[in-house]
Amino acid sequence: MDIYRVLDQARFFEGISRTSKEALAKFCLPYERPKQITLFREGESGEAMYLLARGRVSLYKLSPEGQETVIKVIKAGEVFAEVILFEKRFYPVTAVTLTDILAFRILRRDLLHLLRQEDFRNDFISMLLSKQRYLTEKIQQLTSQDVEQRLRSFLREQYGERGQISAEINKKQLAAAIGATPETLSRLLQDLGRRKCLIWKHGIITIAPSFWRT
Amino acid sequence: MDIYRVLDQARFFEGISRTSKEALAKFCLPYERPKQITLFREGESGEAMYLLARGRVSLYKLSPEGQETVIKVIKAGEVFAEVILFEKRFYPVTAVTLTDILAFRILRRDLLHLLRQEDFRNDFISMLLSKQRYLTEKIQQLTSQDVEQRLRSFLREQYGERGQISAEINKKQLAAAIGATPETLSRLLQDLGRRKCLIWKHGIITIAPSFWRT
DNA sequence: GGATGATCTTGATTTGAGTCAAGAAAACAA
DNA sequence: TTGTTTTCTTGACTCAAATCAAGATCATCC
Repeated sequence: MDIYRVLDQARFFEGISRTSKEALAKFCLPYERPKQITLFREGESGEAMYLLARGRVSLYKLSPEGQETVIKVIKAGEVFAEVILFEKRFYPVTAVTLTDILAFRILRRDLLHLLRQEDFRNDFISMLLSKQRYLTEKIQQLTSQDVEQRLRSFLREQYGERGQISAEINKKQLAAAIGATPETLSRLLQDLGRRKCLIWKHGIITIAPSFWRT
Repeated sequence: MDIYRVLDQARFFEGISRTSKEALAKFCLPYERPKQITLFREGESGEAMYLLARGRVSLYKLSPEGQETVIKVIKAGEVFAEVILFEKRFYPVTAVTLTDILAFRILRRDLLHLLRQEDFRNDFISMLLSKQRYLTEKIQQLTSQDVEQRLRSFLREQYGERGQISAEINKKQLAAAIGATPETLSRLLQDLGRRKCLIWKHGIITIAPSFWRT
């Protein structure tokens, strides 16, 4: 896959200048992995930031009791693990591939070098700010929305308001992603099926327009 | 109050160079407000970032149903509302003073100017990264800790593991800050009192060392 | 002071989602 | 194909915290 095409579609680098993009491309190290692979673990120290070109990656934290809390599911075009850039060089989350992925790794020293370019830097900061907004919203969602609404938010965020989605992840993973147990998701799906809002069959999710309302 | 002293103690600007600090000080507009005042509302567009010098400010989001979710309680030395820096110029949260405050406002155009200085810029990015870590942890706390643990985390974060704290905020506000209802907090405090862990009387919170363990 | 309104407490009840346990279905391997 | 393992479903039960409803306490202001 062509790095430039990826960079062109990457929402992170949308407004970036041609020159910056070319500079960035030079430092991108292709990184392909199958699904269900741990890229890094919480607490490990790291050297690289990732730009995801294809597939999905789940970022989660593990509580002392072993409960996992998904922080964000990364989709193509998004960046992750940028927090290791400065002093705190250990990852605050664990990253696991949900699907086969293609990513680009950018090493810290290269990134620091890139940040000297003004337009790149502005895009980088603005990516950080939008992540902050995302996490802020996520906090609200977790405390004030029930499981059905969280499912809706998740699907909208990941796929948009589509009528048909091919589920690349399994139900256990989806349950974790919306902060629920598999049992709860199973019951919810059964209920949505009865209400003819959403049907999940053979890895295809079919959604009635009514589901997106409310 | 002297701006330099504030900047010296501000954890945000810890490693910052003398020259950067002086440059920053030039742009700081003193801003004093009594308690229970709304500084800005979610959705409003804004021009300024804030550096809090004294007091506490609660940042929260309001759900469509009117439920408020506290995202973070800002304490002296911290920065907030920096998200309005680039494209998205509207505040994603509402900010209300919990106590009388002294803050400094830094206008966007001045901040953009300051970001041209390398050491300032690095401190700024590193502040954003640590906020991301904070929010990430907060998400985990909300989903995997019960109310008692969240109270403990909150008090530790805001005051450190002290034996005596003078509560500057009321119980309703504290309840909101830990994502619980006033009723639940009231019952928890009663229980902690019975267990001789924590007593809240006349605005003074007395805490036994045993409370901090576990 | 007394009146008013907010904050706080207490009790009774509800509820959304988790837990536990046992099967069913699907995926995978030999 | 059969056996094995994992995922998924279903039912019964539990539980932490929310909600609802009174009171109680405290603060404020004529």
